[in-house]
Amino acid sequence: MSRKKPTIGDVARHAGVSTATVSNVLHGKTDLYAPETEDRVWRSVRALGYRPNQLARSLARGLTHTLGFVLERHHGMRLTRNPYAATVLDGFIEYAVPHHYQVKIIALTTEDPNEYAAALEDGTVDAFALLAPVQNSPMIPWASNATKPYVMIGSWFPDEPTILSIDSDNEQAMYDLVQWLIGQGHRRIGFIRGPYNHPSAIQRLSGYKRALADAGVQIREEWVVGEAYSMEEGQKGAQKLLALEPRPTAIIGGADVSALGAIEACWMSGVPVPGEVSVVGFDDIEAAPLSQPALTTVRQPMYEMGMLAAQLLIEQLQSETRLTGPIMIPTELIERGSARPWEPIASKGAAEIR
Amino acid sequence: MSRKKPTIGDVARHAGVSTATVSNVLHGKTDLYAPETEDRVWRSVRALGYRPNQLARSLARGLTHTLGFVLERHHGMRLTRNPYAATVLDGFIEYAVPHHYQVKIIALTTEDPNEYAAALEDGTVDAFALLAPVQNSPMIPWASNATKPYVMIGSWFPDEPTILSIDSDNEQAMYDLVQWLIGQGHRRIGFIRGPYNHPSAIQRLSGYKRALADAGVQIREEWVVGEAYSMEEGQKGAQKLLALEPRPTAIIGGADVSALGAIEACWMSGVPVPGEVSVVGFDDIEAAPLSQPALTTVRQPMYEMGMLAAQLLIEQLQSETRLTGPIMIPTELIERGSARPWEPIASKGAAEIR
DNA sequence: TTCTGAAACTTAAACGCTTAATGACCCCTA
DNA sequence: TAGGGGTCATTAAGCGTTTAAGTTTCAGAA
Repeated sequence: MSRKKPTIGDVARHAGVSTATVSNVLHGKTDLYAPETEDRVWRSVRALGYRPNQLARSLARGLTHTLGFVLERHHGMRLTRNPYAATVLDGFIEYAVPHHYQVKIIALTTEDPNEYAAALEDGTVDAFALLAPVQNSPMIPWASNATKPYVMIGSWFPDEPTILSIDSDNEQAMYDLVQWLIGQGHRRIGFIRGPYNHPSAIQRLSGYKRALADAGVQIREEWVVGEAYSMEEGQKGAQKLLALEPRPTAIIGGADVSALGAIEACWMSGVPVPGEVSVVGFDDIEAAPLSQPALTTVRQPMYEMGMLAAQLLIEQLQSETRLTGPIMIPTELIERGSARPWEPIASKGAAEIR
Repeated sequence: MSRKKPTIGDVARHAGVSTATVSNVLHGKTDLYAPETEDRVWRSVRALGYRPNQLARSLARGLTHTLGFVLERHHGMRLTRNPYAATVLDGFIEYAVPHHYQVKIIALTTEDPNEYAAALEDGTVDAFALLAPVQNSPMIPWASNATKPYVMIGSWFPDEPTILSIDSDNEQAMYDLVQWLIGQGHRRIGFIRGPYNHPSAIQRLSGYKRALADAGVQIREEWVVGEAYSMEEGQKGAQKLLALEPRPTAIIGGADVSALGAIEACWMSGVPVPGEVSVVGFDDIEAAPLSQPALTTVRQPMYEMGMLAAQLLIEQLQSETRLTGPIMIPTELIERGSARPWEPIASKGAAEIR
């Protein structure tokens, strides 16, 4: 039943050759053995049901053919609650697997730099994708003097210009979104922000403020609420915004999950979306088109960003080069049903009749 | 920059002891070294920035401290489209990581038994979780004479009674759900089934039929539609059902994703849910309470099932025993807004006034 | 007839760690 | 004074591969 697995040595003995020859046959180095030897070896391999041990291979070669996908504690440890992470991961796997790289998920449970080092430096992966680290993450210094290829996804640090990162231009994208809302007649625009120490949250907030300033809208402090990207924060944030007087005519979710939570809160408060308040998000997750009403949002191609991340890692490994610097991915406004032009009070009745 | 990583030998030299002693200190075998030796070793470890190489450790010990989570091709390779898989995986990771086991996702891209063997027998994991294999999966024979611990989640094969599996009693749960609908006055009940070769789909369909038969309802062939668990199948299936004359008063999604697709289709066809048709699902995924209306469904504790799977694997590894047989997890009907009692035509107007 | 070189293998040293076996030393006891 | 036990270390044989370097054989060229 649980008899030992055959090793390359067993195959060699069975075929009457050396282990080196077996290894060569296994790797198809055709100029190192005679065709009839090859036959014998393959027959022995099949006869014994031999399967190479990846561990031993990796150790001997110093390469594991595995890519690490690193999640930090603040990502919440649940893929089902973090569509951003899940989508990027999907794309990452999509690219890596057909290119013969396996994917190892490294879920860090503490902020302890020691745990980071232990998990990242244990020799089990050839390269890393670092998912959206926060500003003070131990990953930043680690990345700066990493010996293996890595790529950061979804976070971009202007003061760390050498770090290879894939991100969208959060500041500008949010600026454009707000400008679009303003173009639709909105002036009182609430904003459900993300984590205080997350670059994307900071950058999006900054774009929001800049757009309002440029439009000559005096920003009110109470318009900015929330402190995380999540449904719950979206709900809570929207509740606060709906209670304001005068109430914002539009609510921006710093991420789609926040916006979805906001829509939920509007339903619960009996405030029609987009009738009385427009809601927009950022990301375009799978659930975005499925909400009622479907969410208008800024699309980041997360799946493709995941694929690109895997591609860049594999290219770096194969070419033995190192890439640096930020790669900015264009975003796109996706208009669906959750936002509509704001009509001044006077004509509001008319607007509803149409 | 890319200077080589220090090995245990470097530490030994630096501390003036043998590698065996370093290894012993690293593992806290306190009766094998003097306290002051321990100090020296730790100081050297820190001085050199030494990190053990897991590969070498695993090879030497024959244990990797890694659990494999095996997804087959039919799972669709995208976690974001398969909430069932994602939720189970979340639970699996939740249990494994704090218990010092890493999780490796093994995504099989073909049905080729060779790929299976290569991926499963490469020595990189100590045990496996097999996610919901289909009936003719190469995993079944493989599991039967596996040498490592494994557990199957979400599929249960009555004719393979020794396979350790975690599942709910799909047949009975669906029977109960249908009976409940019947108790609510429904008689014409549509069913969006899952894959033809998936045990859960077959079992749920069988429960559906048995309940209708027991209630003396003559089942009509056109009531059973669909051939996969997915939003698209749910939409397409519901469209067919809505076109029937007389139209079903209730639609069962073989899985929540199907039910969600069905609700979507009803919206698109202008058929109010639950006003004119009740829709119910199976699973209780995260999105279930968020749809409009919130989905009434049969809850399977998928997250907990994932945790249990990890737990059973780790227990088997630690006790060096092997568990067998099916473990049935109780289900629970979660009543939300998407289903309501069916009122015969006569009183229908009245029902709508309330 | 000797030399050269290609073809086909084998040898053996890595890769970085674990662990059973062994040994040296010292103290205690009979 | 020999022997027995504890301590605290070291030695060396694995774990299952890869691969550079070396060996043997033989054909063909000089």
